[in-house]
Amino acid sequence: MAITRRQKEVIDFLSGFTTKNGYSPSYEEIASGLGLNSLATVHKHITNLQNKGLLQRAHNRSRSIDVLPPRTNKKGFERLPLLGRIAAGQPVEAIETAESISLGDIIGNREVFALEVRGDSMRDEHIVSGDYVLVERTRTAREGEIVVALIDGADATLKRFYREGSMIRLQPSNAEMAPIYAPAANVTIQGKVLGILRKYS
Amino acid sequence: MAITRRQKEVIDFLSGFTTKNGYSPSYEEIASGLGLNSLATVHKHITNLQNKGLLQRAHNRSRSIDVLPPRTNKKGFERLPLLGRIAAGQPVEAIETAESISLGDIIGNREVFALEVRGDSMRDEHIVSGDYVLVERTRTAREGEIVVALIDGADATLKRFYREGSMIRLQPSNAEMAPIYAPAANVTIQGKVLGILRKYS
DNA sequence: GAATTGTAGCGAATAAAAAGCGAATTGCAA
DNA sequence: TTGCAATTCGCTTTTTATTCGCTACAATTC
Repeated sequence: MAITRRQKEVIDFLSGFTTKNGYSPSYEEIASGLGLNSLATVHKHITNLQNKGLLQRAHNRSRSIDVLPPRTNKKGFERLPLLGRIAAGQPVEAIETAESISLGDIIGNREVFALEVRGDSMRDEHIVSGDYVLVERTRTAREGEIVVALIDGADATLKRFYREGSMIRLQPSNAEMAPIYAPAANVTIQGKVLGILRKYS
Repeated sequence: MAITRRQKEVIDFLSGFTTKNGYSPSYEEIASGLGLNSLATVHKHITNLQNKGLLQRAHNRSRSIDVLPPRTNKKGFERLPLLGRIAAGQPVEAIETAESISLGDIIGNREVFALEVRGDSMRDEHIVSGDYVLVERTRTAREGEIVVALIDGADATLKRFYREGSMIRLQPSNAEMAPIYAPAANVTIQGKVLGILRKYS
């Protein structure tokens, strides 16, 4: 059954919200997230998507929406053969070893989401605008890890994490940029970076 | 099963308390931890969460709550929710939009393999040692694309591809390194780079 | 071209669930 | 057996979902 563009936006919002917060959104939160002014519209969307089998919910229950996993699925596209190592310095051999790699190798068992990077503050780490960072949702981080941090509950940023007494230092990896210092109480860790994914057009 | 915001707060408090203290909290401790004035409310929360299968407890027993680990029913790990954009420069917008991303978005229908990168010749493109490049198997390339090229049938290398008359210029992205020039007849394109994948230990 | 169907949207009124309270009661364990 | 913690009861408030009647548009069918 076909899905409309708007319906995809609704689905993506729902699964994003649930992943981010750990609970499903209310209709009002959905409405404001999608720029809608009427709960009736939200309700209609949810009902349509439920009829299409893309999500489940209990009648008249608050925050009871479950996005169903996308139907399975393309044939084995997810795991790539790893043919060997290539020298990006001196040209060396590309050996055809029989390993493989997939997103699952990065993700493991963890709860992971992706963020698109804007800006250059991690340039010296070779993370640049347009890259997708794969982030494990955790509330803690260890010294020196790259984290997604929320400062004063408002601004999300991608930096290396250091603890200095009762203060947190969020260190950009860009020689031209200064670190951010903030009281530990004002910094919320939203996750730590497990990997990155880059797509060339 | 979906969960409400308050229920998530309760769960988080319970698992936090148990982790910190090694034993589960009494209802009074839960109440004060959550800012509640009535034990009845606590009891209702616990009962609801138990009915949802998120925790276990013995009837009428003190401190007998066990938070169950989130059931990792996830099978299709390959698609990640894309929660939004994050500013890696100045801290800007918080997480808002939502789409999703997976290896399939990069791969599409093509025949793709992966190579592990060694060396620094693509450093200025932010492709560094240890990264995996995702390569479409193809024999042609367009001007300026990043390719895996075989020189004299022997040495594979990762460079940008330029045609200059009957010669090929293979251009490293590293200001300190010189380009490689070779007759077109001696250069075989093995594929072009669609994306990269990086894994942080 | 006209009628029909499905999607997308609005605002207001209604109904139900979730979340809360205080007080009384029950049941385990020391 | 007694004290503390868990349970239950009736009740209120807040939050959330549902429904109704309406407009508009685009695609499909008659």
